[in-house]
Amino acid sequence: MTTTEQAEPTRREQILATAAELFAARGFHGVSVAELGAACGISGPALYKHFPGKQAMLAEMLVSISEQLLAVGRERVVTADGPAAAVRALVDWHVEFALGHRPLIVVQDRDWESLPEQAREQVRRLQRSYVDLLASQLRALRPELSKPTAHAAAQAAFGLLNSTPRAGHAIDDDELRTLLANMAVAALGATT
Amino acid sequence: MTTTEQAEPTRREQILATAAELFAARGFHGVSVAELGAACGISGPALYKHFPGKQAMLAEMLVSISEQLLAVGRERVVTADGPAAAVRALVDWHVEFALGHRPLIVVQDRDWESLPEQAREQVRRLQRSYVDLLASQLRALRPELSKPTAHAAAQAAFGLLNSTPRAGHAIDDDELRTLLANMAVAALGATT
DNA sequence: CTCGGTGGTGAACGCGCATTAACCTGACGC
DNA sequence: GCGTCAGGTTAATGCGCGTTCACCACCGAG
Repeated sequence: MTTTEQAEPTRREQILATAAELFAARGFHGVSVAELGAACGISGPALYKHFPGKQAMLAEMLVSISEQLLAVGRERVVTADGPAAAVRALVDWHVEFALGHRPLIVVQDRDWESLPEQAREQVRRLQRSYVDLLASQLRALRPELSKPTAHAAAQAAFGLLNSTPRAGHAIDDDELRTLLANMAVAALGATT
Repeated sequence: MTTTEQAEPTRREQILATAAELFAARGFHGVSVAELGAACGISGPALYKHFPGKQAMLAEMLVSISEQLLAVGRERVVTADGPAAAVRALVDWHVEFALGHRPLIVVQDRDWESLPEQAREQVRRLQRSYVDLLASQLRALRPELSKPTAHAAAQAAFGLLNSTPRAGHAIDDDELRTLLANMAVAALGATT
């Protein structure tokens, strides 16, 4: 909440967006700096005027989405009316985000190992907190669950939610959205 | 079913096993041929006495597990007593395999894009058939489901099942097995 | 004993690619 | 009009890595 800049997509953002799509399609190592530049209308080393390096782009996009996921997730939890509603809200938020940012989702769980050490740790922490957010609501709902079990269940639910951006979509987005959300909450309900 | 060789792990297999673990840990591009050799006790180019190249190793392991997954899956379906039992059997089989071969699972859905074109197609076909296996049983169970919907649901279920090999296991394997299986069938049951 | 093949070795090669260097251009404050 | 600075360009650099080469040692068959 510092300067609150408005929605003219700056050059950096445009680069990050096309990078996300390329990385999602062919993998971080599968796309060269030259290709990425070309896809942005400029070519090759010009990217270094905007980013210190290729890894830095990956880092910036992954850190930022992890932060966003966690921040909004937290907000939805405090806004929610009880643990059951919170679980539902988290699932809805995640599926909304995942369908709206498919490339980022696939990059996030395919290429996070290509991050520079420092950023990798940061993303790991954020992701872990995010999963714990769901796990703790789950445990509030079913106190008999052990912490590791709840964590595993939450992780599995996100696995379900994240699986679909990868697929070619022969199915309507709205239908897919509700399908995934329903499946996820049902799965979470089956954690006896 | 030709010569039916017995269980002395041949050198090729040992290499493939350690390769699977390394690939799973650091990604296909993240492990060099030299490292892989070193991990096998031999070093570097010696691998070329067993495989025509690095990609060939990946290809061999991915094709073989895809085939195994599909073959056993088919068998379990025909053996099963009705669609509901078939769904359950498929889920059980997959979770059993996934927990028994975690590295292969993570490699399979992280690194399949690094396959040589031909093998990539083959794996894609096998995987698609495998998903369709579950999808069709699901449709037999709930005829109101459209084909794309059933397919998406099946894929989501596998996403759930495949998500956990990635996790550090602070939870017992048996408990995890039943947890995942229950979550998966519950999710598949929520496909209204 | 010798000979061929299997599985190993370390050195060399070549390429792709991220990164850097050197240089250019146009917009703008002064 | 003129430095300067942001944003490009192409050419060079250097390195990591997959792959190939030339050579070696053991070993079982003849």
